[in-house]
Amino acid sequence: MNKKDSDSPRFDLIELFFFAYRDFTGDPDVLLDELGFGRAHHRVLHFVHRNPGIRVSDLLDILKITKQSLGRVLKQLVDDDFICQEPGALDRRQRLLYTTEKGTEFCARLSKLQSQRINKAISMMPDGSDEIVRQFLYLMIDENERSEVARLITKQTD
Amino acid sequence: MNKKDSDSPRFDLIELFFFAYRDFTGDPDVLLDELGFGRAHHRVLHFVHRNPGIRVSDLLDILKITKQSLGRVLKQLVDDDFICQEPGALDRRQRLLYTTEKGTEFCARLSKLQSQRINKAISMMPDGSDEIVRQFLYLMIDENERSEVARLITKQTD
DNA sequence: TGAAATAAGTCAACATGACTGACGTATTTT
DNA sequence: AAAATACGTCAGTCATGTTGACTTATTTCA
Repeated sequence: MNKKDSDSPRFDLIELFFFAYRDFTGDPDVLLDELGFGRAHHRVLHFVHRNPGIRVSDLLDILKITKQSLGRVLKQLVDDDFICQEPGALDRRQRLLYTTEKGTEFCARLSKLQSQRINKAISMMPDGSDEIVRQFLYLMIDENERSEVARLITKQTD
Repeated sequence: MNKKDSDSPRFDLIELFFFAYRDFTGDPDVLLDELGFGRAHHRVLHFVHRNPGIRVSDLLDILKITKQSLGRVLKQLVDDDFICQEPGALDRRQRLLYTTEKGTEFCARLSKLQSQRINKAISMMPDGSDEIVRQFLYLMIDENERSEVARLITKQTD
């Protein structure tokens, strides 16, 4: 009965989300550029780092891109020694992916930048804000993918 | 002195931000696709709609793209009658941009989708959450751009 | 065991949306 | 009258995504 609650335009949040995400991804861009990498490389590196030994097909599921698309950036990351591949112990068709020491280190530099931005923002906000923010971002995800994402983000943080 | 506060990795928020933004932009993509438009068209249409009579150069400042890049999508939007251009009354070199009725209507459909996702999320959260979320997103923006963004988002919502 | 399915890689062609650099035209400013 | 400005456009490049077809190695299954 109340149209306003579910339909009222939220231009403020729509635009804030746009600008916030742009600057959030802008930090790593600078470092990536120096190595001739782009955001695609960042995403691959990140999720391999966070899921050591991940299978190629599972990585494709997370990134929702085609294997041809992944192939290009993955090849560069392997050639440049940021990621290494190992045949699966149980199923030797698989090429399990790991970050190399170089890859792990670079990955840490990238996520440090992003974490700094996040922590800086949170530190300026009332106590408990990070939980609210986490909840909001979680609820912005498609309902049918939430559990999968929840599973993904619940990992050791090294 | 406390390294943890400012540097500790926030993989959870980094990943939640990534997935949330993807699904947030995914809603409009479906509608845009039907018209042969992409996200670039969406951004142009959105900011023209929100800033009627905006100059081309100001739009470039907001989007932070080149005029050649804008040129292509803007031409399509004008050709397809979603945006119209009018010479500036004071400075006739300017081509002030406005959404047409068709453009305004389409724009409304797009922002309705995004607003619904936002309002749905907020409605599941404690009172006052939207203010926390707004604050967080605002603080995620580069410090030196915040005032400009603040100016932008403080507009009549029709 | 032999056929089918699976995991991964590769080649080719294409689309979108960014970019740089150069140049043109109308209009305003100095 | 010359310089600066607002905008548009041509041409070429790059990054990252897409389809579709095909290969190779390995595992599964009838």
